[in-house]
Amino acid sequence: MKFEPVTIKQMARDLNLGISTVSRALHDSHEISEETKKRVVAYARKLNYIPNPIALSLRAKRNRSIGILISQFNNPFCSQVVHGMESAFYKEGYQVSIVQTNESTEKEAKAVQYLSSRVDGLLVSISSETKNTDHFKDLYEKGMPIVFYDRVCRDIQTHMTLSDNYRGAYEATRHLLAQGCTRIGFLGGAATQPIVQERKAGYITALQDAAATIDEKWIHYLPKGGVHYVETEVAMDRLMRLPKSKRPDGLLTCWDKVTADAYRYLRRHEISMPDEVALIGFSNFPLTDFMTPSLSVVQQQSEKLGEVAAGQLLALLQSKRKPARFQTEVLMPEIIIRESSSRLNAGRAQREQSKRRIKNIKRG
Amino acid sequence: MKFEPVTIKQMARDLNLGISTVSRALHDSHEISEETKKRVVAYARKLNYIPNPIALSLRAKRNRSIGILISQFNNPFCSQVVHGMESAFYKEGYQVSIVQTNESTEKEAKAVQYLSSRVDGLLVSISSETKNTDHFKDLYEKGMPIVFYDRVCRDIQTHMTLSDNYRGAYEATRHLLAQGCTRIGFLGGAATQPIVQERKAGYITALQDAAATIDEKWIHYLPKGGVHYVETEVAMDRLMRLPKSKRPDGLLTCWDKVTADAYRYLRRHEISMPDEVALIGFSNFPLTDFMTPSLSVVQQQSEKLGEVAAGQLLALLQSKRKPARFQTEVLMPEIIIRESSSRLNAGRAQREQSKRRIKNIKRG
DNA sequence: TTTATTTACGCAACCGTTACCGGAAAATTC
DNA sequence: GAATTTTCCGGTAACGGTTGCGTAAATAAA
Repeated sequence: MKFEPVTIKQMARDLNLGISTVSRALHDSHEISEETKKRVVAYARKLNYIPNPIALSLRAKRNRSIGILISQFNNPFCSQVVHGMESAFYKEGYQVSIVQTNESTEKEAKAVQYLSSRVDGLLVSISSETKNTDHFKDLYEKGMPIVFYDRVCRDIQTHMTLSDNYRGAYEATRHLLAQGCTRIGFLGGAATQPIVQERKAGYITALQDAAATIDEKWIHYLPKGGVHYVETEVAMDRLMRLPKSKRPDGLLTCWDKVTADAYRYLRRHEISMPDEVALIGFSNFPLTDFMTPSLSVVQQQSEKLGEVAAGQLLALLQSKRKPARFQTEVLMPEIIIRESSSRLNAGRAQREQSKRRIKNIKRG
Repeated sequence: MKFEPVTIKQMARDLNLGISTVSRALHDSHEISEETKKRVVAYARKLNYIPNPIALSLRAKRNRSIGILISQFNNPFCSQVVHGMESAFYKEGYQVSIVQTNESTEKEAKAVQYLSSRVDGLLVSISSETKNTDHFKDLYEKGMPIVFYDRVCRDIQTHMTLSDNYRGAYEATRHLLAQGCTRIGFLGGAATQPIVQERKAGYITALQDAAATIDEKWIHYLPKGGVHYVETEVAMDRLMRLPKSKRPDGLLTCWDKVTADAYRYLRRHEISMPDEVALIGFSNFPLTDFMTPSLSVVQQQSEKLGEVAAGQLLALLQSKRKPARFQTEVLMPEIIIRESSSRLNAGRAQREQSKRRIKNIKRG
């Protein structure tokens, strides 16, 4: 089966007209008589002619579409971000083409190659596996507008938008300390990810500031970023099998899936939250407020993040040349405290969501 | 900022060679001397040459990529389906380009136009708003391979893959009846959607088979498909404000978001599940097992559905002409009974997930 | 040495579209 | 009626890449 679209050439033959005449007629050029225009437009409408976007792109070197590189759809954070980007671009008449990288560098490189020349710009969150970013560098040096979001690439001088991972983790850790936790564990994604490093830094600094114990045994990375439950399970086993006096009584998890899986682990093993372990984690999952215990989360401003990044890319698309200065937008995540980490106030059941919103920061 | 890629023409000039020579050298043609090949390949590698996929497509009329039309990402069912499709196509070396329609016919039409000529085939779940499907018909008649999934289009003779909505709803309703519910309500999406009609049919038949009461007051559609909480809220208000003796004591909801929002409504209004209202709904949300009460769901085989639909499209892509017979694959959803609908067994808390898996059916 | 064959490369057409240029016919001016 | 302008339309070259064909030089066969 093969798609055989109507072409201008075909219509020109049918109507006994020149190719350029048909083209101009469709563009309502003043050089074409009203009568011919009507004839052409009517015929095109009848045949449901759609101009071939491929040919248009080739000629105009402009695609009016942008590409989004996303790690995985079935991550609510990602889908929310994309939603924000989508609506921003739709307003401007751009089409959006989304490609999953599934945390694989190979897929990422292929996706970049696929999208190059098909889109006018790229919104990228680099995959957790990626170490070498040459595929982005090359493209960027040849003039492809690229904006990084969430998982940014520091090697490349361009706009970027990300969450304040450091402060999110810092505040979450402070919260756990305030609840009386003395042994606070940390579950990150892949150790190589800058995003995880930032969160860890926030966690460490909060502990240092409070002169609390820091123990490497409480800190675990997940080699594959925690895509599968088993990764989190292994890490949790190692934490929970420590002797009772050395076992964490608080836990900060650093990715949607890991947070959910840590929660799942604790429930499965009937380790009570928040009494045995107070849990708070980065998560944009919906419905966390209806779980029992309801889940405390560090929730990123996902849609906003998407919108801001989209704005940055639009700016790049419109600017004649590479700007001299680039912006890094930093959004503060919301810390939503719920039952899973509330040890102090007896009224745990009262489901009050104390949201803390801290002013966003903008670095130059 | 504008992307200026390396072209074959450019390289030919630089190397003092003909364009076709460079092209053939890159394709390792036997017509080119080893020495020249080496020179060309080395230079291309140095400049990081990527063949322009647009030009390739235009010439070959083949894109090695397929398009997926999806309603919304932030619907776990959708993202799971796409995941299934993605992996199937990746194996075959196809790139996948995903476009959201956000339940808007206008966006849908634009997306179709955007993707036509850019992709070799289309996987489509039509938007809930769409009534006129001419944009698909035209394309299909011109030879574009299209496979429908989930929300199918009966006007067009092609392969399709969907869940057995009828039986899913039938079994779920039977379950509610078995729990002793006598007044069972139904919350659908948009009334126009065939998918909703099928689910309603299953619901009605189950009630008829059990000689249970059917009351139009218990049946509500959501004009915009329940995208926003308020839609579900209004419908739930109308159900719950009925006099106690006429108020539903069981409820079947028919879309992920609606299920979640109905659950949210009941929790907010402190209407106990399953005692006052036994709730079961179509949903592929994760973590529903950890909510309190845990949520009974009709869960579609989303990834499988994606894989099957992908297989059908691949078959179309490979077949020379439009096949004489088309397949409709029907997947049976899993009915997962949890606390929110378990009135009988006292051990509600025991979180036993009685999964019922019924053999899939294949219609010719 | 002449002819046939192979090697190694360039030219040009094509994919669908637009834009520049050129030109015939019609309309207008003198 | 001739000159000029206007109206209306067609040919052609690009965009970047592939491919059939032609061809000069080098080599092999006669």
